[in-house]
Amino acid sequence: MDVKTLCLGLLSVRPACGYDLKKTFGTSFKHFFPAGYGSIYPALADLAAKGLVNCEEIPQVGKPDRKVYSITKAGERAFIDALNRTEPQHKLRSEFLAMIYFADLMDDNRLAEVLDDHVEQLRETVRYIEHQEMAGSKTAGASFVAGFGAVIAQAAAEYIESHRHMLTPAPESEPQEDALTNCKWAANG
Amino acid sequence: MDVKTLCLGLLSVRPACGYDLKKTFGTSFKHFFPAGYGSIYPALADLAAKGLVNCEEIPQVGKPDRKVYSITKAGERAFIDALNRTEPQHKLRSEFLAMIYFADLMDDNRLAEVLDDHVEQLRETVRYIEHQEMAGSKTAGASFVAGFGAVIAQAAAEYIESHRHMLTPAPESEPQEDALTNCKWAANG
DNA sequence: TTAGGCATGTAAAGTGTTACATGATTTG
DNA sequence: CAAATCATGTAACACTTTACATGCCTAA
Repeated sequence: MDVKTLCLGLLSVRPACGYDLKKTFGTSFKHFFPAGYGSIYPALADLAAKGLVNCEEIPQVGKPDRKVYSITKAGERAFIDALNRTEPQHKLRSEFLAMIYFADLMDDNRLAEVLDDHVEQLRETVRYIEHQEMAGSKTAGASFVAGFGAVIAQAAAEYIESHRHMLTPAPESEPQEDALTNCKWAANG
Repeated sequence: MDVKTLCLGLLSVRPACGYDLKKTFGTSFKHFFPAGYGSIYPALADLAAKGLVNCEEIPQVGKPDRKVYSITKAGERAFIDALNRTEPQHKLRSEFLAMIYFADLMDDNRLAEVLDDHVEQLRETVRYIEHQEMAGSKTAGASFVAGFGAVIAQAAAEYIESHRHMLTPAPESEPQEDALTNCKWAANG
């Protein structure tokens, strides 16, 4: 399932222009399937060429015509079809985790910064989803997906905070007395 | 950070051939940075051309020479440098979630199948990490990353199981009596 | 007056995925 | 006897990302 198919899906909910779709990809879809103009506009042109969507150009003053795309019957069929045929992949690509894998080669300050930033980003994601997405979700699917994002981000933030001590050799000030300090899996119930 | 840089990082741990690296990308790195031969072999050739790794060809019978790559001083510097400069992205691309977003357009059986399969896959990931990765992790970073993967997969599986009822209109047999059944965020503490 | 929102798109570069091509040895 | 493992690589294809190109309106 690519950006093109997802555009089709979003247009099955309501008509929209490329700019509108970009907003959706940049907010609701951001945490699991972000996309930019460079993918969206060609996708829309392609869908229109295949007769899966119609395009109505609405003249505007001071900006380009607003091209409002709406799904056709053929488009609806094609989307349902894609939904049933596509196998649901779920791929993470995390330079963050790759970096942490090599934490022992990193400068301590840099490591702390990377960890702090990532946790903050995750917490912001949780806040955003809980305030913006959950409130505004109309379909069950949208709510489920928003909730999923929030729960995962929350779990990730908690894991990082409760396990980051694993990554730093010693708390520098006092020499450790407790053997559990070095235990790899403490707090990993 | 691309596959090339990660190959360099893995070679900073120990010398290896392309085949060995593929195994790492397909096991330890699978849940956050998978890669295939098509990325790895060109990456190694490139690293060698830049003098960041050396290549020793070990003749074998019945199979191609084993090309064992080892990192050079320049390679070590380059990797540390990449570690400090690269900004740690963390991107999910989930056709699974995209699909679920449109759950109301899906056939009930298909939806159940997709959900079941994904949960099973997540549980398998947890099992794998706990049995294979956690036991064999040598560095703190490797352990941390393995634990992260297990915790997230676990949380995802639990979320799906406890919230999938949101996606199906009614439990078919008996008409629902409890108003909470339809509550969007039940069990979302 | 400056930043942000609205609104369209293209083109090149970068990367990864998949399929292809080969072939002996080992394990069940 | 079949399947998996070991071991190399290339080439085409697909797709996304990023930079570029344009320009008015509105709110702070």
